[in-house]
Formats: sequence, C-alpha cells, structure tokens
Amino acid sequence: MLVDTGACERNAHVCHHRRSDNGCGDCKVRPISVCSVLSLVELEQLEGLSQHLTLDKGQTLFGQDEPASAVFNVIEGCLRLTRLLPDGRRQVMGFALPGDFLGLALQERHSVSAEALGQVKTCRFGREDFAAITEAKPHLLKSLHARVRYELTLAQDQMLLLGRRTAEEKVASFLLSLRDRFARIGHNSVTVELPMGRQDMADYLGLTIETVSRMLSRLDRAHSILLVPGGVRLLDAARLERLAAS
Amino acid sequence: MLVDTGACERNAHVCHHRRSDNGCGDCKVRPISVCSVLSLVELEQLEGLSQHLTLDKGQTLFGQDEPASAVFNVIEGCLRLTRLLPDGRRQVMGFALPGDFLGLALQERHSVSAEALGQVKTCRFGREDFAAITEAKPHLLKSLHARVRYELTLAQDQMLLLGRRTAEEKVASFLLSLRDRFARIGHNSVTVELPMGRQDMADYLGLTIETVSRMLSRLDRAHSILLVPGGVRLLDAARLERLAAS
DNA sequence: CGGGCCCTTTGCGTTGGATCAATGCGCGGC
DNA sequence: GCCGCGCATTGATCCAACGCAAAGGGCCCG
Repeated sequence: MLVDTGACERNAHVCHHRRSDNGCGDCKVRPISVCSVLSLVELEQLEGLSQHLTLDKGQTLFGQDEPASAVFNVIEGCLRLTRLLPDGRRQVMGFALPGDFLGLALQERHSVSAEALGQVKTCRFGREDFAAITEAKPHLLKSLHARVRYELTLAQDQMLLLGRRTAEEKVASFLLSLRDRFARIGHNSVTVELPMGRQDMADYLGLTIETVSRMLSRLDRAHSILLVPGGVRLLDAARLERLAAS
Repeated sequence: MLVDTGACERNAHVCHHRRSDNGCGDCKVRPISVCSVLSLVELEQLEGLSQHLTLDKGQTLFGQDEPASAVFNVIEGCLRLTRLLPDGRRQVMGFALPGDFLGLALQERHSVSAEALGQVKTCRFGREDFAAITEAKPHLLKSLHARVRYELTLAQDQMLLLGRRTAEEKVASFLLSLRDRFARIGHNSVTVELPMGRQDMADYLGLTIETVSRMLSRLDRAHSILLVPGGVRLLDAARLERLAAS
C-alpha cells in the first residue's frame, strides 16, 4: 500500500499546430463526451480554445493539490485518479476512460492526481476559458451538470462497495462495471481489458494487492473468469452478477 | 448490520395553508441553501410551488427505488440517507442537515431512502416544477451545480475514509466533520450533538456498532473526547485532527 | 538466449475488526 | 418506584483480509 514518491514526469507532448486532420468535427469521443450537446458552429469556437495533449505511460497529467489550471476531455487511453495520504496510503478514486471529463469538480486545486496507465490523448481547456464557455452556453452547463450528477451516483455506489462488500464481491463488481464502461465506448467483448495493475485495483477497492490476486485466482479456479495476459475473460457473467449484487 | 424491513411510516404532515408567517423571505436556512442566489421576487414565485412538510422521528421522507416525484430543502432537523443491499447490509450515504438539498442527483428513482432522525421540517418541490424553475433560472442551475460538485468532493473524501482508514481514524474523522458541519449552520460548540445512533454511525463508516462503541470508549479513556448523553464533547481536537489526517 | 527487472501469484502466520454473548443503563409507562 | 424495552457497552472468541516472504513468469535489453 505504501508507494514511493518519486519525481513524476510532466513532459507531456502538446500539439501547437493547427489540427487540420482531427478537429472537433471528427473527434472520436464527441458523441459520448460533454461536447455532444454542442452544435458544429459552437465546436469550432471550442476548437480554438483547446489543445491536444499526449501522455506516455506513467506520466502525470496533474498532481494532487496542484492549482487546477485546466480541465480535460479524455480522447484515448486510461488514467488513474489517486489520492494520497501523508503516510503513503493510497486510494484510487477512479479510472478515466475515453469520453470522460477531468476536472468536473472545478475546484481551486486538484483533489487527486491523474496518471496515464498507457498512452493517453487528451483535449485541454484553460480553466478561465472553460468557465467562460460554460457561462455563455447554458446547454453545456446542463450537460456538465448531468455528468456531475452521474458521477455522484457512481461515487455513492463506490461508497457502498467500499463500506459493505466482501473482497470477492468487490472484485466481481469491479470486473462487471469495467466491462459495462468499455461496452459504452464501443469495446464490446467478453474479454475485459485491464489497463491497470493489481495494485491499482487494490487501491480502488480498498484491498491489498495480495487479496485482489487471490480473489482473481479464486474466480478463475471456479471458472467464473479466465485470467488472460492484460485482462480477464468473463466466463460466467451471471455468477459474477450474483456475487456483485448479493 | 442486518436491519428489519418493518413497514415505514409515511404519514408526514403537509401544511396546505398559505404560509403567511414563515415564507421564503424569512426562511432560516435561506442563506445556506441553494435558494440563497435567488432574489426576493424570485423567492415569491418559488414559494407558490413549495410545500412545507414535517416529519417525526423515524418517518420516511422517501424510500430507495421509489420514483423521485419531488426534491427537498431541509429546514430543520437531521435525516439519514441509506442504501440497503438485498441481504440487509446497509450503507449510510450521509446525514442531511438544515440547508442541505435532497434529490440533487435528479434521477428517475431515489437511490437512497431518507429517514428523519428527529423532528424534521422540509420544503418540498414537485420534480416537474423544480425542473422548470432551474430551466428558467440559470443562476439557480449554477448554484445547484456548485452544490453537486461540492457533494462529489465530499463523496470522494468518504471513499478515502472507507477504503483506507482504520476504525479509530474513521470515528475521529467523523466527529470532526460533524463538528464542522454544525459550525457552518451556526451550532458552534465544543460539544457535538449526535442525532444518530451508534448503528447509523457504524453503517456510515463501514464498521459494526460494537467497533464504533469501542473506539468512542477508547477516545474517551484517552481524554480526547468526553461521552455525554446525546453527543460528544471534544476535549483534544488537535489529537483528533492528527488521527483523522494521519 | 541469458540475465535482470518488475509485477504477480501463492503459502503461511498474524491481526484488526467482526461476531457472539452478556450486562448495563436511561427512559417512558403504569 | 418498578418494570420492560431499546440502545450502548464490554468481554471473549473467531475469521476475512493483511503482511511478509519466496517463488513464478513475462518482457526488455544487451
């Protein structure tokens, strides 16, 4: 559970050049992002204020307690959102996938750090710029509002999971929710990719790495899942659902 | 942790008569509620759409999975927001105090039940009515938005607490956060009132009633707190802070 | 293709909090 | 005042998950 506090990489690659090839118009995640409510004209305005930003595996998009100078749309890849206690205990607050919006809470300072779990592409907006846009566009505000409300219900689900579920239920529930999230962004498959390591799963579920590993092995032995490199194949989703729901 | 599913009381008292004595104009919680952003003229419009609703101890304002027909402002008293698993395990998602808004998530159905921990007074708005008001008043939407964003950060704090803190840290942290919440609504005192029972605290913190009791006794024995009927006197808040922060 | 690195898995002993079981205690009703 | 009820406390035991240690396996790099 203790993690090293090694210096983190911040040298993300910013595309300053005009994005003629991939503007907002043909953005892959537009239909599932907060931008989906904007018209083509509005998208063009937005485009001028945005920057593409690419991160490599392990790089930090922003760190806990840093001033929140920008917000982001995730276009590609997966990020880990973590909060660290002074003594090194860590809680993973969530994993951001394509279409997710980072900085919803719009606080002065980020309450979590966001780190890339693989190559990640994001769309960056300056905080001031973004505040101005939402001010001017009530339907964007409503879209953001709907998204925070959704995030709040997810957070409450997670509170129930952390407070009252057993290790096995936690792991089963995690695999299913990840499958559903991937399905919603078009990755429909019985094989669920796990872009995060065991330690990340453990810190997300309030467990230790050993317990996560043991529960995965147990589910594997029971033929509920099949452990494959980089992911998990769900063999008996119904059984997992029963475990997750209780 | 198992709770009986006895029939819950719903016969809340509704004031249908015109509230000449206590309109929104002199509402006690207005400065700290989402209504604080409305002008006096707007408040009068709002008043026509609202109903006062009084609950006695143990009565249910709304139940989990019921269609969400209304939203509420808490005026007086304290409510417990709980989510129940099919097998009876319970998670208390939070406690609502005066000034709090119930139904922020604006879902089709309530994801929690809300039960009065003592006498409670609320201000009720029909769902449709309320949606129409927020549609018409962007500053109210912004106020709600700010509130959900705040709730989201609270939920994340709670996730860290549930996932990574020890029993003693959980209890210390709970007492401090309750003190702070009471302070914000004017109840400034070293003695923190505990309107909820031990079981409620346990279900909020992901513990059992016995563990909560033991931790309170331990803090008492260490002279960090003093257990008094109906509450707790914080004797060494600094020590509690150290425990809570780690 | 071999060595080193890092992550994962597994075994085994430990433990924090759960569970079980009394007992205590405040409060309302009679 | 005394009884009964619902909650809270305390003690004794248990067990799910933790912590440690060692072994396994994939992958990169020379």
